[in-house]
Amino acid sequence: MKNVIEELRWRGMLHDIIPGTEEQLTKESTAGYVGFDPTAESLHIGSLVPILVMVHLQRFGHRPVALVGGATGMVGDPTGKSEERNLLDRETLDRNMAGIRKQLSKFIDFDSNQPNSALMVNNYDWFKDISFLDFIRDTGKHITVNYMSAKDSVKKRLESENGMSFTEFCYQLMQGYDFFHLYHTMNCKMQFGGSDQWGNIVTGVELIRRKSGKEAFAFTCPLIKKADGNKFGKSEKGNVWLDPERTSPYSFYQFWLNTADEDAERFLKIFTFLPEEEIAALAVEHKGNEHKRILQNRLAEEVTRFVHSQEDLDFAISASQILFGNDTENALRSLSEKQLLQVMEGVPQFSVTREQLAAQDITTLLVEGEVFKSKGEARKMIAGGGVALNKEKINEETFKVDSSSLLNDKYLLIQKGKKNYYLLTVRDN
RNA sequence: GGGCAGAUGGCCGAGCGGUUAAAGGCGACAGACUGUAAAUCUGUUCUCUCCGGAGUACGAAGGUUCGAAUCCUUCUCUGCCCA
Repeated sequence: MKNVIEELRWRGMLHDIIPGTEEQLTKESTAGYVGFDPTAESLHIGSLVPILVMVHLQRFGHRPVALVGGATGMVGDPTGKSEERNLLDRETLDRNMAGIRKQLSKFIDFDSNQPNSALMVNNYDWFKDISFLDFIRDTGKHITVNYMSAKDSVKKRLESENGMSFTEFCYQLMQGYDFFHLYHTMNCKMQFGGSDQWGNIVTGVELIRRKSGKEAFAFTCPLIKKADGNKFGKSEKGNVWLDPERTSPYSFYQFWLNTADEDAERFLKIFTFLPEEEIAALAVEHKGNEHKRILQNRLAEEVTRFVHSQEDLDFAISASQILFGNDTENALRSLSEKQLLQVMEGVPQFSVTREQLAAQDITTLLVEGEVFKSKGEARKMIAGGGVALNKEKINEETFKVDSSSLLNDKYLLIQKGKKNYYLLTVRDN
């Protein structure tokens, strides 16, 4: 079989690997699973890596299995957490799991007739029937507390002030049991995940070895970091979600477009399916022409198309051109009402009557539209040159909008800073 | 249980009776430059304001004083040391 590990390796998606895994994956079609935490109703771009790995696996003839952690979610993974986690209630978990399921099925085919069609499982299904007594006798017996305590995630917490509850301590054993269960019920011989999951994954491999003498395989992917050291996956507005309701395709596209030069090539390898030679060629083209942002454009295109759709991408591109292009005052005026509203989709909007528009100065208007939370703040921003109407900067705080400057006789594009847009609609009544 | 040190604006950190809405730094926001970048430079950064001011603030509660972040008392919390 073609070597999927080789593929992941050149893409920079391989961090750690258990010896023998590469051989296994070139020998036969293998099922491999990855866990998703139901901590929110939508996945964010941090989950994109495991999703992409699943796609790669499937393309190379293996069977990807997505495990949604209905049971482990009730306990909470202590990995990387300095404090005890709050438990989510059943209802929230159910809602989150349903959301995640829906999203995953958009990226990976769970219904094909292929022998390596992807599967989705929920560990609550098997944990709900296991009694405490069964678990500590059949599973707990095989792993020593010493072994579990040696894990970084546990060690750190044992040394800390806050300590660690027994509940969270058990987490890695639960995850280990998941692997054991999948190994024996669906011949799933492999697990993968982010590099922070290494400890939990190895516990599972160890459990399988000790309990049934079988060999299990695993690898981890590096956690994505930005070159400037900041956490990947956050924009000014917070998490970047895969759900178009939470992060509009336009914002999503913008997020990728704003990738730093130093990160662009690496991200292109990780987050797109472009072949090695093509990425290398783009990188060569990019060098010396950084201002053209060849890599960023391609990255934003590919990822937006993959996560959303071609239509969403086309829209995001045209919206970006209108909002950031050079000739925008005119471009703005040339738009039809329909086009304008389309571009403004996802932009905060508010409306005022014609009388208000005529009567109130811009400062008052902006506060009423919640562009600013106080007049003082609005004034400061205007004085600092941070406010533009229809792409034209204003500098008097008492400025009144003339109705002839409205777009299509009823819209006003308000810009706070460079990237924050608001749309004001004028009502007739 | 005993001793010591400390608690200041989103964070770090000066101030140690009036001129202190509180130095400086970081972060954040905005402007210039640019590539919707980085670096750099500039401005803003407690809240409201009719831009004249007004109101809240230095762990909490009391007290001394014309006046307290600054002095006193009690309490709460944190760090270090001794048992």
